[in-house]
Amino acid sequence: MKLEINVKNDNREVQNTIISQIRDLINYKNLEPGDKIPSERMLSDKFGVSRSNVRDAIQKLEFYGILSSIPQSGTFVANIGVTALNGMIDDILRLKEPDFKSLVETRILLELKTARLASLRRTEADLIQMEDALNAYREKVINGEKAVEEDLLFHLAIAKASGNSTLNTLMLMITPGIITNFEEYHVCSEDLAFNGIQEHRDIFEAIKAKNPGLAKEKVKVHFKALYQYCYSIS
Amino acid sequence: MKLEINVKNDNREVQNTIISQIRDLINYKNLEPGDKIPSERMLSDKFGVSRSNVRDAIQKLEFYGILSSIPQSGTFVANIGVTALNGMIDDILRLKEPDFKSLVETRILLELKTARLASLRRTEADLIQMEDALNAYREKVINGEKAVEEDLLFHLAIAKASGNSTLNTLMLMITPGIITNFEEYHVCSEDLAFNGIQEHRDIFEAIKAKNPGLAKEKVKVHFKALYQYCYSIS
DNA sequence: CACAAAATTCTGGTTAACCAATATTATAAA
DNA sequence: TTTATAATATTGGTTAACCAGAATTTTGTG
Repeated sequence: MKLEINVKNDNREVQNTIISQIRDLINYKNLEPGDKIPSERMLSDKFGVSRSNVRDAIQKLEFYGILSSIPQSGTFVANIGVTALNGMIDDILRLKEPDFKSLVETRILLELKTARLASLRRTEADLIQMEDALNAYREKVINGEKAVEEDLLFHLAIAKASGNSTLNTLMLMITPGIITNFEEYHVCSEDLAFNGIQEHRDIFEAIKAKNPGLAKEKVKVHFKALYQYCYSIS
Repeated sequence: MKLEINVKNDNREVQNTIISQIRDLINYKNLEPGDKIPSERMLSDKFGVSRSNVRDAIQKLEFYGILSSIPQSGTFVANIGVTALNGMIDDILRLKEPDFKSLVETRILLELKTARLASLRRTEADLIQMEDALNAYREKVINGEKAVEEDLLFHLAIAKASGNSTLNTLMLMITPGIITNFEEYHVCSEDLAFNGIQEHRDIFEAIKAKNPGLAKEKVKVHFKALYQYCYSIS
């Protein structure tokens, strides 16, 4: 297990080295937005790493919109100036693994917004999906089973109902981290789960009634315990 | 250009097909959390696609915490039940490219939070970096040059100062989309840029003074025009 | 010289062979 | 039969050869 982590860190360090080398190269060669960077083969040769390593690094920079690859043509610097480019690459290099506190803090922020938007934009189909998740959650809890998944599905259903594709994506992205940390820190107690049934119902009803203020308020109530726990361990 | 988009869409469709096939396989074989899924070779053979396609699909599911690959051992279903797994995979398959409106909506939400947190947690080093970005922005605007990048760097500096690694990452991820759409919709006018100088300064001073309420308020002012524009084009 | 056409080079993407570590099976000793 | 050991098969990861298409250079033609 330890070994695996080290391996991943090593890979990440290699990738970060390549990324910073690409940045240096762009600066040294005074490449401007739209210019083509050297081919993958040349870079792998120059940096003394495998071509797949270079490809992975480029892919990461593509994800953040720094580079753009066109098949059979080349890889190009995105349409942002060197200032922003350097700043963003530095930020990317310094990105840390998210800590539990920041995850929860962010999740609460996102949930308050998605609930509010969902109460304004939810469709009938959204309501059905939310109620399904809600019922599944209640069943599990009543049977004394763990219901972390059903809990999350309800919240993801809200995110979907928010009609905001960006928020929906962000919620999906932070979800795995939330699950992992929840299990690691044993956040879920049985009492909380039981309270959750009514709290979920309240949120659902507020969204159904198209009452954004109430929805936000009910989400706040739902996350109050989590919020305090999150700050108590920091 | 059109071709490129089609190619990417094709690739995405292939990937989505593979992802849904993996999901079906997990369901059909009743695989539980922690179980091993068939090897990449078997999957590529079974699905009639190349192994690299399978690897890409697995990588995406790893990103969302659905699967977990261990070298020389296998790829395993993450520690979430089939219910959440199916729900999340369906969500992933339905993920849409973010639209401008949802991007701006999300950005404003994130910025209000990062400014608030930054005013509580900023270090002296953060202040220096923010002021650097702020000055660079002013210089450019006064010289009549475009300053979208410097604008963003100021906001990314705030995100960094928020001390919330998740929020910082999310800001970085939505930034490229923001830049692209800004240029596409020609959001930035010269008047707005000039107003921006003072507005940035106001935000900075509020954060420096450790006044979260004021910081939030100043961010609201700063985004007011953008907010209205965003809703006018929808 | 100008310009079109063909040959060549170069590109990112794909495929298949290879690697080291692991998991499994077969074997043998107790 | 049990258990320790060795041989084998399987795994995700890596490398290098290959591909189709784009970019460039060379060639041919007016």
